[in-house]
Amino acid sequence: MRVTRAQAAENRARVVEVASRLFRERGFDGVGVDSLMQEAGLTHGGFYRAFGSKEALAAEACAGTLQASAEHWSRLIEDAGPDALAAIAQRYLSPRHRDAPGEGCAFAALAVEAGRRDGPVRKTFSQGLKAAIERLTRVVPGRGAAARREKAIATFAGLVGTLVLARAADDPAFSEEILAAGRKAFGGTD
Amino acid sequence: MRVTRAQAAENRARVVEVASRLFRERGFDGVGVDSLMQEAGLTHGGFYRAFGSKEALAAEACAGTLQASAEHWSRLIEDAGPDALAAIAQRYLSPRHRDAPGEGCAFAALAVEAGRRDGPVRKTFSQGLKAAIERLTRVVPGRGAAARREKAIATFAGLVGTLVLARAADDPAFSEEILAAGRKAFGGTD
DNA sequence: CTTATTAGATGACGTTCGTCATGATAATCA
DNA sequence: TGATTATCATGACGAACGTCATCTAATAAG
Repeated sequence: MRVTRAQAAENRARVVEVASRLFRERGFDGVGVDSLMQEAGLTHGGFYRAFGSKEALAAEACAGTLQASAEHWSRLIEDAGPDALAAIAQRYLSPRHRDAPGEGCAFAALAVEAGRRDGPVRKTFSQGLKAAIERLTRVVPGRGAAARREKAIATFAGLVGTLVLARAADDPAFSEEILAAGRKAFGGTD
Repeated sequence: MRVTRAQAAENRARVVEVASRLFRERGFDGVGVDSLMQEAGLTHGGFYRAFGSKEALAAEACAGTLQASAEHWSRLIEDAGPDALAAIAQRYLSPRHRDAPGEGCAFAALAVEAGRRDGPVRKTFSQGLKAAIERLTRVVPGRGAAARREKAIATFAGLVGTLVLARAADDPAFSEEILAAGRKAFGGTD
């Protein structure tokens, strides 16, 4: 079967999009090429024409996820004004974000697995992390660029760690308690 | 081949021990039963007599890891005295801990994957998390039990998040910067 | 309109996965 | 000592893994 150039490009983009979601939901090792393509409405056959390998797709999907996330955060920062940090924490540590890892932060979902690798995926995450911290540095309070950057690193680590623990917690009340503590500690309010 | 009762128990314990290390190093999905038993000096055959399933082994290994970690922390807290929090952060956010995930904190290595499951592994992590926070609550400064517990949650999240990000960072200087920022923010010193 | 190109389906490859049935052998116990 | 028991090895199973060769049909190019 063959398809329009536009259709083909759209199909390819959909595969990346589906991969971005499934990887965050199930982890890199939890998603097979077969189920991935099936979820995108295709069969596994055409995969290796479009992407050279699963690793290459993972890198591409992660890069896309991180860029989309960067734009999302930048927009949120612009809209929120001076209380940007509180707004970020409020959204990041919400039950909604906790319960939708497939649409959520790539670091909370995949940074651990990315850290085990060495290759394009690891590099992508490392660069994305640098960018995220620089973005946060402009929002975080404190006197002096160095102090603000330090605080930005700790804040981002706190946000990611809180979300990870809230997702690991089995008891709903306990999970909510974790989120609330994180919002207070890293958002400055709540 | 058959072996002494003592030998058999030792073999079983060694499998759990190896599993505990390998799971933290490679993730649950990154370790097969075959390679696991091989690393323990056995073949895969006897696995299902000793453990009913890979999931059961994972739960047992995680429980052991978390308990060992709990004892380790308790000892460290007793020895450190009033500066326990600083001592914890100093050790937890050291390059040594970052570079040895197989012997390190189970939460930093496996909490994300545990959060994706539902079953004994998830429950084990959730209980271990509760215990870890209660332990930290006794160490963290602040007036009032509720405030201290809140701070303990945020501190633990900060420690875990910092370690995760430091492991994800590709650039060594960047990774060291992350660790240092975490030590300062969550240990109160450095 | 004809031809060449190519997206994607079909199907298969060698591995590895988790799981289990069976067999050999040595420790245990009568 | 002899019978029993239980541990681990051997080997195999179906399924899923990542990867690739091949085939098709319809689009893009002439």
